[in-house]
Amino acid sequence: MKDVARDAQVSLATVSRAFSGGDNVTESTRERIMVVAQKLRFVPHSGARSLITRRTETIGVLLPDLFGEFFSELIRGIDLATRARKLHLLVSSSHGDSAEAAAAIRAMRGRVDGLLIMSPHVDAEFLANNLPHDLPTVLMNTRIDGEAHASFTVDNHGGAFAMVRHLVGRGHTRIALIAGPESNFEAQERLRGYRDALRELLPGSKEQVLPGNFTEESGWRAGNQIMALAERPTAIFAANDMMAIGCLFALNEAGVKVPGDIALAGYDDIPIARFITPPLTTVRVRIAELGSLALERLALAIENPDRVSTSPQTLRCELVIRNSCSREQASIAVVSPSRAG
Amino acid sequence: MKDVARDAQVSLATVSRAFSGGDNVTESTRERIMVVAQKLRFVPHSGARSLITRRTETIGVLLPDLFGEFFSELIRGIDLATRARKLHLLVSSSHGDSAEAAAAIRAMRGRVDGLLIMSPHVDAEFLANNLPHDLPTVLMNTRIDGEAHASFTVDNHGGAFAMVRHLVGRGHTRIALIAGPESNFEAQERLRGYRDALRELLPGSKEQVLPGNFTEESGWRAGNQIMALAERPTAIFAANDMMAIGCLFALNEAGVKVPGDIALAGYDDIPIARFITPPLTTVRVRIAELGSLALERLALAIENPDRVSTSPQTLRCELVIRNSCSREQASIAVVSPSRAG
DNA sequence: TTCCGAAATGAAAACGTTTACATTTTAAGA
DNA sequence: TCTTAAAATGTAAACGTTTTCATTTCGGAA
Repeated sequence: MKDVARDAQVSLATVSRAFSGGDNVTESTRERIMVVAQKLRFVPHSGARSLITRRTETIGVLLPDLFGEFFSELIRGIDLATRARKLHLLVSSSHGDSAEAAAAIRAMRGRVDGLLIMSPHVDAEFLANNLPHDLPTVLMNTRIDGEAHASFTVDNHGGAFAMVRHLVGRGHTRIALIAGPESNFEAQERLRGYRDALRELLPGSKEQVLPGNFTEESGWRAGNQIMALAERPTAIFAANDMMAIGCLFALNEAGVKVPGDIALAGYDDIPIARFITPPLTTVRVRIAELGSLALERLALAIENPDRVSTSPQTLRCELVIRNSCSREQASIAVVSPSRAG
Repeated sequence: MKDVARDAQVSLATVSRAFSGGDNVTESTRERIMVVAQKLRFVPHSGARSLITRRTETIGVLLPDLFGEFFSELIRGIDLATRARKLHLLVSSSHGDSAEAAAAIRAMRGRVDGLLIMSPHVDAEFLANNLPHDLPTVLMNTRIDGEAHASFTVDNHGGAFAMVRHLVGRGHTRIALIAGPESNFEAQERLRGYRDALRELLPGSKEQVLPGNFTEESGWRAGNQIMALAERPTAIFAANDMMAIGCLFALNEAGVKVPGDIALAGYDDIPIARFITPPLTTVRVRIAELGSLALERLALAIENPDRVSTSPQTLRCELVIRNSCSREQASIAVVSPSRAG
């Protein structure tokens, strides 16, 4: 920068002004400075800048994993909002491990202006102990610890409730659930939605919950368990699409037809859901939108840290009706939000 | 940091040493410092650090997009290698737009130690003009401009060649190709592999190339075009899996059976490929591995900038035989690398 | 021409680390 | 106990910006 200033016959301050804000620099001098800077290949040192401005223009994103369509969509939504605000994105994954999550958070402190965290598998206590209090933070689909931090949540309870209502409307009375990991917040909410719906819409009916862990293989195992049952359900609701697909394999192997012999539904509406046979009835989550909204909120919190709301916000889900539950025409119906909290 | 030093009764230098390298600090003092730091919630300022060390410990990743399994896998591979080296990841997407790519590169300069770029759609000239010469850079699946930069490429030519060889081995003599975007480097290579294989293995046979742009819809259109043909091919090779799926839809609509009436193959082996009916024969690209290897190479280049090799490296593909081409058992065969350059 | 306020520019003090060099402490050998 | 090399610690000078405050330049009114 010194060199640029010398070559352009101005002071350091003027070069700085030409580069950062447009504060009071004559157009002619700015142009002269830019020409010299180009020639000298000058590029401002972001470290020095953030040293004095106390801003990095970067936000940190911590996800449990980077595998699969779900996180890809989420990052896409975040990136979209990020570039609109001319911020940068520092990503990291915790591989489902609390210790790694803590390490990642520590590593990001000091190099980001705010944190965007999705960690459905950690408990509230862990978060309370490891989240920096001095850094604006927005939580996504994460167990809420009071209202210490802003949070965005997908209405998993409402979506699961709506799916069960749909199945009941189709005349099903024995509906089994393939659950997700017990420690996973989203899985818990979907389970709760299933239970509440059953209690409300089919009073006296029996719950049938099979264990699963969101993987295709666990869905396959659950499918086999169901086939071994004395009294089979007439409909299976898998807590995510991958398990539904695994279950479908098991049913196919057992010679059971979907939807003829048994109805099958999933959750997430991942792209594969459209392409399997039969196309999967599922609950759509607007993942990219979740990312964008969360980032937008974080950016706001960074801009004025005083006036920051921490009230949790919820994102609705949509039912996506395809052929795995009935032979009707495919359609999408918006679900009204439930009081998920 | 000053406060920490005062409270722990040591100098700034000692605190610095306790935090950065383990250079000569007694275990007892280090411990004392850490306790105080914890109490005071001290976190080192990365900007100040990078100001003097001239290192950001961050590498920048520029991708054409963040949508879909492909990029998700790539980022996962990169992230894996990154965390192993305790580096950070700054991601950005260029949305297929050269101008945006240039802007993203500019924005990253000064805040990263190296650049990892995938830009199959830009030309060599653009890259030459916009890549910083002072920053270690590794190109992935990007048109190579001489050997100015290190590069990793998937052996698209070899994979396409092998797929055609497989089809010819199955007795097919009329093989059509649904091509990718003309300006896309990977699409060009796959097309070249198809042509070379046809020329070598089926001399005198006629090429049949249909336009496509890697989307499902363009595959569907190509499928319809094929159905309208007077002389239909016996096998269709789509330049990526999404187009193969679109094409499959078109064939289903026309009442043409796969693989009974016509064989179908794709490229990439995205997860959906296993789940469609029939499961898709395709060419597997080890995407995550590509990301890891590229990052590893970049890290090496950053560590010793003098001894940096820029020779392009190629990653082999594997044939994945499923049922969309024949009724045989599914299997995987490793393809020997072709001289793809 | 002179004067005045506004706009443009300059000087210099931060910002929070690392590190070369100097100094002190430590531990081991005589 | 004394000596000495090695290990630990301290001092102070960078690193490259931004920003406050002071100064200069500019354009127009008197």
